[in-house]
Amino acid sequence: MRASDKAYQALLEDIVDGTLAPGTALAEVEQAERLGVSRTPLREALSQLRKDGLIQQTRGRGLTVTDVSLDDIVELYELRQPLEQQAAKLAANRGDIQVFAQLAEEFQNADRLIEGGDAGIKAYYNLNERLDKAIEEAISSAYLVSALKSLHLHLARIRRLSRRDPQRLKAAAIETLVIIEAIVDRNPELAASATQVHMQQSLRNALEAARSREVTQRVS
Amino acid sequence: MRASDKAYQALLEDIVDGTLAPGTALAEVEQAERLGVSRTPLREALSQLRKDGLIQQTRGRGLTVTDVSLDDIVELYELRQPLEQQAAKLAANRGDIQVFAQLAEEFQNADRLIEGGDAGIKAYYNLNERLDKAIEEAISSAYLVSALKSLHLHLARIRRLSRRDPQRLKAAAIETLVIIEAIVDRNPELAASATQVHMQQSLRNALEAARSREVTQRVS
DNA sequence: TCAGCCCCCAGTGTATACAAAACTAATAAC
DNA sequence: GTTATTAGTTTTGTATACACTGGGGGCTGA
Repeated sequence: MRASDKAYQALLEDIVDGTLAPGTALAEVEQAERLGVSRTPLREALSQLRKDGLIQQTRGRGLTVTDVSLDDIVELYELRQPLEQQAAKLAANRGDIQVFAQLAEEFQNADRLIEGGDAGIKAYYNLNERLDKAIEEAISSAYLVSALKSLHLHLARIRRLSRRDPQRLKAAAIETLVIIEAIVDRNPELAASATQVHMQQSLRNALEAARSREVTQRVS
Repeated sequence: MRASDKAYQALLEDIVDGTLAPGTALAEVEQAERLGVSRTPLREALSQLRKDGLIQQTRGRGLTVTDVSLDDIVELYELRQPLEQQAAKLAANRGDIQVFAQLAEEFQNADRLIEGGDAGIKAYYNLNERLDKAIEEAISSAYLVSALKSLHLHLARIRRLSRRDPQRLKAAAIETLVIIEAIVDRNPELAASATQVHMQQSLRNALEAARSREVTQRVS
């Protein structure tokens, strides 16, 4: 593995999981030393992350990890909504029915996973990832897939802010199941509508979680 | 201006306008010398272009300019369609009516521009760019704007392949005018529908142009 | 003649040294 | 007291040298 890729992956993880909090300044020498690479590959990683929109040049402080405000969440969903909708439509048109039928079955048992403690939650997230992957494969449009990947990067960051509310997760699982079943039924319109519903609920939840988190932070 | 930015811009232009044709291998030393920068900033530029999807790592030949096949055009429109639709919707919700009313007026006179030779065509393209800019400003969502920008990069490449058919340009101007008027009327649904129509026609035209071009190339 | 292997070299990947720019802070002038 | 200017220091940006890898071509042996 190239040093620049290694640096990129490491920084990406640190930013997504919050180790490098929003606003953190990233000095080149400091990060290079921390990650055990020289400045050259590190700079390449940084420039990638800038393209991803995860870091930005802030006047006076060099590169800093971008912030995630409530407005950002809304704005992100203004991109997410049309992208996922299109993805669902295309998957309904072209997806491998076998694959999605299998996923549907697993989502029917999502409740059990969600109630299964940390390991279960992890398994549930894993299931979601497999769904994303299946959709990406079904789409076949490299451009759309690439846009989705970039989107999911930012979503992962937001998700970390949301508290894990089992009630919400169960509801989300049901919403997702409707989408998958629409795909299995080769019903693009239904898949699109179900996606819109899911997006709406997901946004509402993300905002609530972020708001309550803001309050928590203010109090503590 | 930084050398890496300069290299990026130069390569970007060369790729979009076809100077660097699809499939061209980009050797680092060669390009660095051509552009008058050292390998370090050049590599940064290359890694950006790779993120943009304009160049790719092809096994055995290093980095090459990505190809634009008929399938690619279809796939690109599978991303373009939802993005532009969303953009139009948001612009209809939030856009500065003054700005779009002004643009509408100018688009009403598009015929004159299109018939006005190369200078007129250029002015018409310029007008389109101003529309794109106005929409981007109206949107305010950084994520969507960024996705649109990336999209327009690839579109510019395709547009180069299309022959400039005045008939098609006039039709496109009318389609666009409908979208703008919907924005002025604060009618998101109409803006979305008009955009879908425009996308459909635009895709059809792009495919036809690319197909006839393919034939031309085979014959010559 | 053809297959397989090895060597060489072109080209990429990384480290480091050097140049330039920008921020900080201190001092001086108004 | 405030502001502007400048020197110093830190940090970024660029060039270059070195290391490493992968591929092509040629040579040898069957």
